Amino acid sequence: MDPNKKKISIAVIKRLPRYYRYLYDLLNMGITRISSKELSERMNITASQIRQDLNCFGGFGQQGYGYNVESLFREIGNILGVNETFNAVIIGAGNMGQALANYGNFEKRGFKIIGVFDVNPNIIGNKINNLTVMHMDKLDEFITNNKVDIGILTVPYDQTPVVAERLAKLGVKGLWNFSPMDLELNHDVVIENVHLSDSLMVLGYKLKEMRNKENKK
Amino acid sequence: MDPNKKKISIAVIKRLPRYYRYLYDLLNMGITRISSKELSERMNITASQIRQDLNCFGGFGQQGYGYNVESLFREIGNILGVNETFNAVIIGAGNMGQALANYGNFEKRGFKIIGVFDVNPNIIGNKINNLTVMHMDKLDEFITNNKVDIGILTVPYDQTPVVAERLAKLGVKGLWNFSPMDLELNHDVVIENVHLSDSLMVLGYKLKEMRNKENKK
DNA sequence: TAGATTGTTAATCGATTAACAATC
DNA sequence: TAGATTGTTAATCGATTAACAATC
Repeated sequence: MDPNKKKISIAVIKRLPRYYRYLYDLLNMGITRISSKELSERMNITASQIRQDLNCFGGFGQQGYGYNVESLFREIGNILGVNETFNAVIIGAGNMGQALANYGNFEKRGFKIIGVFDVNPNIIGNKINNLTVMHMDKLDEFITNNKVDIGILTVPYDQTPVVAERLAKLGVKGLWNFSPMDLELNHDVVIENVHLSDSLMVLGYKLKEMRNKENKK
Repeated sequence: MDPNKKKISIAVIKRLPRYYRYLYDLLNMGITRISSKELSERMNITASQIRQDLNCFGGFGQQGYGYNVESLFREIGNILGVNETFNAVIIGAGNMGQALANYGNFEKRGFKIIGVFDVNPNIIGNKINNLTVMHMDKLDEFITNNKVDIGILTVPYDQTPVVAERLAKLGVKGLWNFSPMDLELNHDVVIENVHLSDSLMVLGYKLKEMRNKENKK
């Protein structure tokens, strides 16, 4: 590894999509330049943090001027890889799987769903957003014949580790996991866990906290 | 505010649902006691962090013994409020709204969906998981007549701030926002943003990073 | 040139980890 | 009692914020 290039922390990476969204909005508003100060006010973070974050990847700004919205938008897009295409398969065509398959916005960001799989005979053969739900038996063949970068896991709890292992063995390098289970494989596989019920429970906690505060008044 | 009780950081809160899940699994495995060391190995975090986290809320353990799985599970559940009931309405019965309405697991954690709303005449009147989709015109009346704690926002981008404001004005204190937009209201409203495309973009970044590493070898 | 704002170094803050006395 | 493991304080680490020289 390049010893000069110090590792960029995950905290920074997680902020990039947010910058990207704000810049997209600015672009649509016809705003062509923005200073870190102005952006910091809109985003409710410090200007210092913005400059630190961006300078992890290079000097995108210009002293005395600020940042060009369009070029900064493009740069962050490049860092995030929105111009590359990532092919994904959805495993599990239940409620969540179907919702994700039907959601068109991912494609705009370079994520293309090219296959949907399930084991339920009542679902197999159904069309979801122009894709025919296939039986899991066809998974190996499909992945062998198609470049699949990402597996989207919307399977029942107990199936999650099994399917994850299977995908990893087939060479799928990225997993987007919707099961309430933390996936961690030792292989060279990157994982993003989306724990909806965790998020909901945090909301519940915050609500309780607020109620307590109200009652104390 | 109580000055003795120092504020518990959001980082700690966010780990609680994860502890809760692991303890639930341990309970199902018939394991009755666990030390922070053992749990740390399972969860891949430090034992020190576990003890620090838990001691934000009280001494749940016993020296020389460790933690009783069942009682720790119950304690964390109490902190998170799984025994309280939170009533929620879903605004936007599109793909995501329907998926969330159909997902039964939230109810187990005390979150009950009692109403689903939309503006699309083709959807209104449909049954989703025993709930009839209502027109947004009925929202005010519904919230006035029912205790609604949480608004689940699965509406299109441009509708998000409008609906959020409307819910806040009607006295809904918690918002679970699925729009790719950061909601922040000044009112006494707590918000959890779920940004699926942000998460996907982070996965894309990680994938790109891994590819680069592979190529360097 | 003067003013503005970056890039970057230094200071601060908070979160994580280590250590160990207390105690079951 | 001896061994184990907590609760808690202290040390470390990393991330955020502040400050300012560089420069457009």
